[in-house]
Amino acid sequence: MPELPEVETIAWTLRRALIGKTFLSADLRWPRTLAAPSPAAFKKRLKGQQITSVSRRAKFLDLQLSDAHLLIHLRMSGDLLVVLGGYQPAKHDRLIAKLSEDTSLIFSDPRKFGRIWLVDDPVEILGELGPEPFSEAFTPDWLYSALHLRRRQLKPLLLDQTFLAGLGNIYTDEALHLAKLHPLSASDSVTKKQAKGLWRAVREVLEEGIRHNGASIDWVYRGGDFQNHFRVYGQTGKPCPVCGTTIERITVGQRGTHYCPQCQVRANPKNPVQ
DNA sequence: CACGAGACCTGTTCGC
DNA sequence: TGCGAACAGGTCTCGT
Repeated sequence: MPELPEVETIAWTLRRALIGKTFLSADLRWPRTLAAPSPAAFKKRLKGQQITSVSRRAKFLDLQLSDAHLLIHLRMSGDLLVVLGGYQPAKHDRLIAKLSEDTSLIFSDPRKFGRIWLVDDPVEILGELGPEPFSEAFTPDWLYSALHLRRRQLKPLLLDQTFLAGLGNIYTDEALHLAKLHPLSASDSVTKKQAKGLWRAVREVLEEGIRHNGASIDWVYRGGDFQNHFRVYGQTGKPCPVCGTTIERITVGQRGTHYCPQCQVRANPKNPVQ
């Protein structure tokens, strides 16, 4: 479910609900959810730790504890909820943690792709990530250079978290459309002007997503309404909001990819046409 | 290095 | 109605 705006929204919610609370116990109902350490070590170490801050890096949630970091990646279908008072476990609950003040933190994840780590130093897990789109490190010049350091299709490159942190399938399609760039264009074919446009588009679609509290699709994530503002994602067969041309869907890197064949013209020195 | 395919999983929707 | 195929917001690993 979650890309940067959704995780940011969840971090905001957790921050208000969890800071200051202390872990009392943990019920791990699908052991593979825990990436590290072992379940026994996890339960032992978590107990008694107080949550001091909640932040987001890429699509990871980082709960800083008294003496460790609890990192959570929701992957495709994970969700976190905070419940007050008694709680009856539900079908897709993978971890139920009891906290002080009669609070429970529940990690629910139908597809079981989500992962949780309890580590000393977040860098162990987050070390290889690319820059945050809202950081000062992410500039038009950096993007232009980075695009030209490789020769890859734009969409898979933007999805690569070691290149740039936080974009997923929705926001990548939206950003490429806003920047009028074709998902299959070679990264090193992008001009300085186009790189600046892409830089702006990435920030714009992410800001828009955050402003709408993320996108809610299907049964998984609720709360946001950015799904009502998609320009191309999931809009196959509908008119492009810019030019009216029918939005098409292709597969790129095994991901459904939505774009406007009129606005987003492919630029690739090897195959200049189309 | 870049890319495609397969894995990991369950649930929903599509197409015949 | 039924039933298999296709698809889903992510990432990892392996083979070419």
